Amino acid sequence: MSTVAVKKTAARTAQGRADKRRHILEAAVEVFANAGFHRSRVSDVARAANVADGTIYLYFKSKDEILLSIFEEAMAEMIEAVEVKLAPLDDPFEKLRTFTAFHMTRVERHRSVAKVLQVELRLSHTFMREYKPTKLKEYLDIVGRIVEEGQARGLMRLEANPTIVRRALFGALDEIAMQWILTPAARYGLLESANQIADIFASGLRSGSAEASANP
Amino acid sequence: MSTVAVKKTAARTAQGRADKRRHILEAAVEVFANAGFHRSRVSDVARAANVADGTIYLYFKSKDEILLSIFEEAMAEMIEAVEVKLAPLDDPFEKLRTFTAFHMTRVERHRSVAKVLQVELRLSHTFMREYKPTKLKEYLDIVGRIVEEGQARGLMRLEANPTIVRRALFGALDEIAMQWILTPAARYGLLESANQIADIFASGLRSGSAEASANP
Amino acid sequence: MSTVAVKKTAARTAQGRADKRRHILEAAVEVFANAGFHRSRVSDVARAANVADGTIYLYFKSKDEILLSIFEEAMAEMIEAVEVKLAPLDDPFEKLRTFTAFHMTRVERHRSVAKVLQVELRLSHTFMREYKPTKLKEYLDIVGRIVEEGQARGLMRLEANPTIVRRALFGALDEIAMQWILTPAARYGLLESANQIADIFASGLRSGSAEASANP
Amino acid sequence: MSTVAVKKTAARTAQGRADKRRHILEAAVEVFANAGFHRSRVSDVARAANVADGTIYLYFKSKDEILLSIFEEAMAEMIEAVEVKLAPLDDPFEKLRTFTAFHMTRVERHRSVAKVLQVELRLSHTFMREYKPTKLKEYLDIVGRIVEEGQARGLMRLEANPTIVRRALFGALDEIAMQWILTPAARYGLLESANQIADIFASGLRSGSAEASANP
DNA sequence: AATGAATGAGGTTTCATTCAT
DNA sequence: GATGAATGAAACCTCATTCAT
Repeated sequence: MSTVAVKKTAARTAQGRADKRRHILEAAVEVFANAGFHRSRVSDVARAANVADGTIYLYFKSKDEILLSIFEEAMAEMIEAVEVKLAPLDDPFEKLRTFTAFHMTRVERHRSVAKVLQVELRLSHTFMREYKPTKLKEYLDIVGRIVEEGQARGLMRLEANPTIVRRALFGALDEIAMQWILTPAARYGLLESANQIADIFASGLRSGSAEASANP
Repeated sequence: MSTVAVKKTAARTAQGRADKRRHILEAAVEVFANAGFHRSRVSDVARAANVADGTIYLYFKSKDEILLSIFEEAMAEMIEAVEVKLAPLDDPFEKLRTFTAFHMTRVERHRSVAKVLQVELRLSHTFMREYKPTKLKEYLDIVGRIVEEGQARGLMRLEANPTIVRRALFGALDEIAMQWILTPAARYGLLESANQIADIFASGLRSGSAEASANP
Repeated sequence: MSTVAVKKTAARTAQGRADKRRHILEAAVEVFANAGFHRSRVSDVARAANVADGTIYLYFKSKDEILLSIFEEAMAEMIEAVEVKLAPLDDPFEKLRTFTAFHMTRVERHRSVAKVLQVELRLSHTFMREYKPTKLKEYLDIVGRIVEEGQARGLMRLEANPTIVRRALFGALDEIAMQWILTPAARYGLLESANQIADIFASGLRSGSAEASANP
Repeated sequence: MSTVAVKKTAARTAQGRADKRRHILEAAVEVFANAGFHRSRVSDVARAANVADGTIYLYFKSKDEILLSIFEEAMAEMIEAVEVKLAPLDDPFEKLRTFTAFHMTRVERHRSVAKVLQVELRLSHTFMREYKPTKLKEYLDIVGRIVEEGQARGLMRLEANPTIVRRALFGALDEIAMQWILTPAARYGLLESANQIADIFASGLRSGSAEASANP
């Protein structure tokens, strides 16, 4: 039984279908990360995945949907993975630090995926305009819940708005990650940045911090 | 000599040329903010500016250059304006708060410009890939210098890397601004967000904060 | 042996094969009549016939051949049926009237088939350009022979060219049938049209009519 | 002043624009008549008209619109031309004969246009399904009015329905014209066919014809 | 300087057909 | 015989940019 023969019929089973889908997705990540989503043609993805152009459309409705799937599936994995890391922890500050470290390590280890998520995704009109990023909100919610828990336990300032904090923290991580991705020669490690950001947000959220009173 | 005649020949003077350029730029901001950069055609900008398509190219090398010019000139204005606001201040923490408030107020007051800068600019490949955003770095440098000054005066923790901090602060502001721009019904004022972010970063940077020791 | 098993192997007999072929053809008529030949996909026909896409190609060489088969077989049936109706008749004029009435009644009763024949067939390039419509000629020949017989018996004007007359009659019927098919709310019955056309052609062909002398 | 220079700016005047439009239309007629509408690419038309692909779209919204324009404009011309020919005539039968002769002569003289109108037009989905052929109805109306006039003057049988007659006559002419166009070696002249059809319809419509009484 | 008609490159997606099982 | 996953060719239209006037 040749490898080709296996490939040909693999998709007849549900598992085979899922495998091929993932295979195409992985090829797409590399192609998009290299050339950019807009500059990549569907035929480039097809060639990289060793399938015909039309085959792509048996697994994805459109070129945009490939990008969206990359996003959805990467986010789902991240959500699951970070929850596992956070589960054994108790201290909200430690959770915050673990979250930022996780995020940046992830970016560092999966540079191609991160590149697509951070840079290319934003170039897609569909994503920016029509798509509701449920998965992203879910990811941000993790931070929001950490803050809420910290406040409930009297460890974090009640003046901090969890909705704002989670966006701000994500924005800070995201901006630095994007810089690191776009700059071929990154000058500092992402983990250091993660820790600096965790420090700032931890201090900023800790009860007893005097800044709040400075508000007009 | 009629008004029309004057208008027709206005560009013969350097001032006239600059005026027309600005006129086109202002039209472009509205067009891009409305329909998005990609969806806007050069002829749309031309119509909005009441000039012929070809005339655009007497003032800008390409469609991308229009976008870049909007960015450059908006940033230049912002840099000048925020420097004026910061000049009379002494306390670095107050400067930080003034900077965040300035940034968000600016976004709120110039929604079209902000929309183009935050949303549309990212959709331009040229910008993300080839362009070196000197003006953005200059703007960020203002934050960097505030931090360096705070450190030099012993008010801010020396462990904080100004390069990271300025990026992180900008990322936090940017993410929240983008959310506000994209969400038709924003639930909270931008100024409140600005102050929350300022609080967090101020506490996080203040000397004596214990977080740094938590680093592994 | 289960029913399914019988069905599965039915095609092993010549009759079984013919039945399945007809089954696919009938499904195709409905699909094409509904959506149009061009808009119908082979997979639509397959689904309607409850067979796999590939199975279609065990019975037909191409999508075009399905259309052609519908035409050929519908025409064959019509030829046979009209011959039966004409056989007992003697008067050529009565035959003419019977023919037109038969044609229009057929269109009315088999609207889907007629729709495919009249509208969709014309949309097929293959048909218009490469295909020689033998069956159509055979059908028209029936009219031609009626005229020739009428002329031989001295009942119809010799000046009338049977080749032209048969085409003209068919064109008249066809145009009105197409109108009826395309217009959802037809205002007059097809039988009335059939009779009017029969009247005109009968008078026009009857010996003693003065028009021929008017020719320059 | 070179020819090219003239060409370049010709379209700036309304007349120049109309000329270029007609130029493209004439090129399209030849291309479509040769290869068929579906088989012709827009770039084929562009090459034949000596313009760039995009230029086509300055004058026509779509490929379909080119076909529709050919139809509309050819019909408009025909309507005008046949009205001129009919105007001096009084006898409705003579008008009928003149109409059929005109139609067929037109087909014979403008074979390419006729080919597009008769064969290719029907292959266009847009035309068959969405487009309302106002101009065709107008052309048919000419025949309808001749019959009505004949009936009003007591020359033609009142039993004949002008709506049916005009369709039937057009169908007869159309079918024979199509045959002539599709058959490379036509065996008989179109004018003879025109006269035969005119004879049949004239006799069929003339008052005193006995056929009507044969209706059930 | 201003105009605006003309240019022409570029890529997604569909679907008839094949063929290994 | 039946299946259905895989194939891959094929073309319309848009719009940034140019350049003759």
